[in-house]
Amino acid sequence: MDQTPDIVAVMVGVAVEGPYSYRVPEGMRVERGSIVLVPLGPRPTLGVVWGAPKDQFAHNRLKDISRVFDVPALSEELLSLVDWVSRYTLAAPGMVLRAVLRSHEALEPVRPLTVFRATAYEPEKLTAARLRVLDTLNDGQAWAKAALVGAAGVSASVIEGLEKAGALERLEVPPPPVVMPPDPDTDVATLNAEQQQALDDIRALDPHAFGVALLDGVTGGGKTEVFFEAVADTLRAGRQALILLPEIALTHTFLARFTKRFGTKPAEWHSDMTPVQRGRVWRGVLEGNVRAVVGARSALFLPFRELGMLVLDEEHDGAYKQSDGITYHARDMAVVRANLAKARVILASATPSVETRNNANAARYSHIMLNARFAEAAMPDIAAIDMREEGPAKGEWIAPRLAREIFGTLDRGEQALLFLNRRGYAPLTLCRQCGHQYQCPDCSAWLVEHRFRGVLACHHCGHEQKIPKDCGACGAVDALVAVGPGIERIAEEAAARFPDARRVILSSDMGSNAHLRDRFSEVEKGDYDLIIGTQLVAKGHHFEKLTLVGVLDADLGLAHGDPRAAEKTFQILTQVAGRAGRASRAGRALLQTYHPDHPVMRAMVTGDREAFYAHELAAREAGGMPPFGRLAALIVSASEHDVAMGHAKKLLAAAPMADGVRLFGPADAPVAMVRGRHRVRLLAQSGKGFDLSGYVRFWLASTERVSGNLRVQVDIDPQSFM
DNA sequence: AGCACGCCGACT
DNA sequence: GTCGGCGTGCTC
Repeated sequence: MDQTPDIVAVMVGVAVEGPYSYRVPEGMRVERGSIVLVPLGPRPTLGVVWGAPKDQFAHNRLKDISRVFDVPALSEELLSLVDWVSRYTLAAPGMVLRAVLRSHEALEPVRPLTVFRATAYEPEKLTAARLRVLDTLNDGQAWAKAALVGAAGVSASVIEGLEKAGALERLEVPPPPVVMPPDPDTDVATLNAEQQQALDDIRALDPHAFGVALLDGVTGGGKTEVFFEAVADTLRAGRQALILLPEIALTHTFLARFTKRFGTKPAEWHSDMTPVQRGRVWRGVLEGNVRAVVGARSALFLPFRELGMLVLDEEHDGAYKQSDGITYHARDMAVVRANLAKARVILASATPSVETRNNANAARYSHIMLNARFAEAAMPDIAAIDMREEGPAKGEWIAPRLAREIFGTLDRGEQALLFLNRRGYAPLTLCRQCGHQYQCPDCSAWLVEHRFRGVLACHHCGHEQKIPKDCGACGAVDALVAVGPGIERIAEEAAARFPDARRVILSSDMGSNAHLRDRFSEVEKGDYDLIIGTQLVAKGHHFEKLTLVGVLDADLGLAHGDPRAAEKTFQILTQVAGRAGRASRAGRALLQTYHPDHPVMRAMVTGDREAFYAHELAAREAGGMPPFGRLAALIVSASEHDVAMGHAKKLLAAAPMADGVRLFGPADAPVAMVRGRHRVRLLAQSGKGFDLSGYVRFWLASTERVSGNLRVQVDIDPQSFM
């Protein structure tokens, strides 16, 4: 568009199917990618100029663009990403655009900073306070008022007086950038031979073309050092870098490592930031002042204009899948964005997803292995405890063999970890008299007892009630019993059996992030002997003295009929077992299981992860499951079960015939009711080469619009069947 | 996504 | 008689 046309298409940040047309008022200049404010119905709405208008909306009904923001236009690459994600996930493009326009603050003019500088003029009246101010300003620098007040120890009126007298002058300067530019040469890592080889392999990918590398290596194998060097290359080449982490909450260690390597803090992007911080980072990314971002999955939609490298650490992590609002998998969309931006992607993991492994096997991704543990320690020795043969006594959860190992570990003055991925005290409370089971009123799920907090809680909707004394159904007194273990119950058993050990529970509901951080650093210092933890402990912490890991229920993840159950179980077990023996001490992990012959357990025990991937890939291929086939789920929900089921059946009947598409369901979702809504699922499965998104779009377009409280959600590439 | 418009229950 | 519940439909 060299010549500004008088009518343009504007994608508005609301759930509409396509761009709307607006008039460009006299004298306004816009181009594709310009961020604008337009009137939409009764209110002004953010939008982006998409190009030439494509519909024939009546000219006399067109409205004017109200305002163009004075920021660079969004890149062609980002606009294409919005279209792509919208087409793939079936989210309205305006909704995807909303994920881009996340910061309204970023668009307003940057407020200049007012600073004061000494002039050559010396005032006639020189009080002590005035002298202190002038003395402070002797450094020749300009000072902000607040800083000057603090440094000189005077009140603001002294500064105003000096200004009036002509001894100070006021200047408006641009505020300093949110973060200083990272210096790729600050603390260049000394890589070992294997790491250097890995870096060379990444460097072998054309830096100006799309390419993906799987950086595959055990925890502690030094993946971070390698991808930091790749990020440094990108920065040296004048392009921006984005590092995505699955969870930002507990990553201060990661930020510290970045700071050490690049001499300055990275720009962060996550949900805990204030709107002002967000705005400054967003604007900095768009204007190119911010060169590197460390963020959660939503950082994928930041307005980079020169993106050259995306790193996804722990690429297999389920947290990369977003399912509220638009449903997308950040790993897959990162690969798409890199493709559009002609950038490189590094997927880093010790337990890559089966999808990524398959792409590496097929040489679509370059597969870079880091085998050695950085600090000479070996992977732990892993053994299974067959719970059918040598399970614990009734009412206990720690098997005798595991208990013996714990005693031995404690005797040697080393740390042991008991892992159970289940929060609370007990997953079920029931009445011994009448058999009543405590259920959530709004979800089809048991209420989990949290004895520590004194409540029964639903893990699906947050419903809580006080732990009752008497049965709510039959009124029996003292008849309620806790069934099954949660982490608090394991802690109770540990207290009884290992009374002399210094114990700590690490679970997300044991306190604030800050509180947890303190506990983690105490564990690192060796203040505890026995750590009892959930999922939380599996992630990236270095516990030097930890030599024994006991997994109390290794089968937990295998229970549901979930297509990824084996993969997820393998990943969490590998991660948690990897906590043992990270320094120079040998580690040991014991897995309590009822299925010692399951391929996951066998792979764990023999340490043969290749066998696991081979088995899992073969099973997926045989079943036409991802990555060898595609899946799309339709979740129909309503406040009445029959309404949801009835509509799902109508949908199934209306499904178009297509070669190679198989439909399953409708069936109640495993958690059939959540927050008072009954959920019924339909599943479409197709071959890999088939456009399943297009099929589902065509399917839904051919059915009548849902009304009432019915809802149909589409989940392309569903990760779990919950 | 908002937000207004519109038609059925408990109250100042 | 009204206030307000949220179902429905529209926004260039």
